[in-house]
Amino acid sequence: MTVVTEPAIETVTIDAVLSALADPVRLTFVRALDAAGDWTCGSDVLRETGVTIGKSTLSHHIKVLRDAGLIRTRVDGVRRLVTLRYDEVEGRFPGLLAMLR
Amino acid sequence: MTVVTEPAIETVTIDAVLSALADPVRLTFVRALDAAGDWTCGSDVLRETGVTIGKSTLSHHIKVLRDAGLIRTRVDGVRRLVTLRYDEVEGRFPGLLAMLR
DNA sequence: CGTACTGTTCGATCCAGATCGAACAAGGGA
DNA sequence: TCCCTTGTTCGATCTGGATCGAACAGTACG
Repeated sequence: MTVVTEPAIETVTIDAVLSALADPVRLTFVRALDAAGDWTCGSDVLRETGVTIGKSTLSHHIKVLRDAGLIRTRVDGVRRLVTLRYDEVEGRFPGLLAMLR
Repeated sequence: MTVVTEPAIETVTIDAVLSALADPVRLTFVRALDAAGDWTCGSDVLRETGVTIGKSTLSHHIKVLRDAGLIRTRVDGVRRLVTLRYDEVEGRFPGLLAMLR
């Protein structure tokens, strides 16, 4: 539990990425993380985006984005910090993240 | 009915495109149309991709892709020919179609 | 004209996934 | 040691969208 892993970027498929980005809530999160450009606390993402969902739903979306290979999670005490895997995603799917802005 | 219109490329949003491409059947169709590179009959798309769905479902997917701005439909007698709006989509979302291959 | 073929539309069904709440885990601070 | 906060997990619920079949529309062809 204390370690949160994400898939290697080579194993990330565009199919999974598209499925992950098809949800409006997750798309909002990715845009916010892109704008933040830094490690961000999960609850801060909610606050900054104004999205109102339960914390279990937030946890679900974070997991989907992580499993799709788009974000990375780091444990920081009681918090989970997340960040967009910008360089890796850009390297694998050039231009994708720019399209979302 | 005899005229089938698609949205102007400037009005196409990445959100709608992502939603359209999130479905595996539609993703298969887009890849097939990309490979074909030409006007293709709807039933031919089914035959070439090996996808087995009813014709009403096919009609639904074609409409979703058209409304999302990804394909264009042309009436040819009793048939409806479809084609990928390659140049326009490439112009609006550079690199997107290449990611799907 | 009638038949065959392609596709649309409509209503119904079904299901994957979004959502929630409760219970639980774990760390930080008084 | 409590208690508060953050987040996960699990079960249940709900809903949007994929799917189908039947009916219909339009065209080509005999």
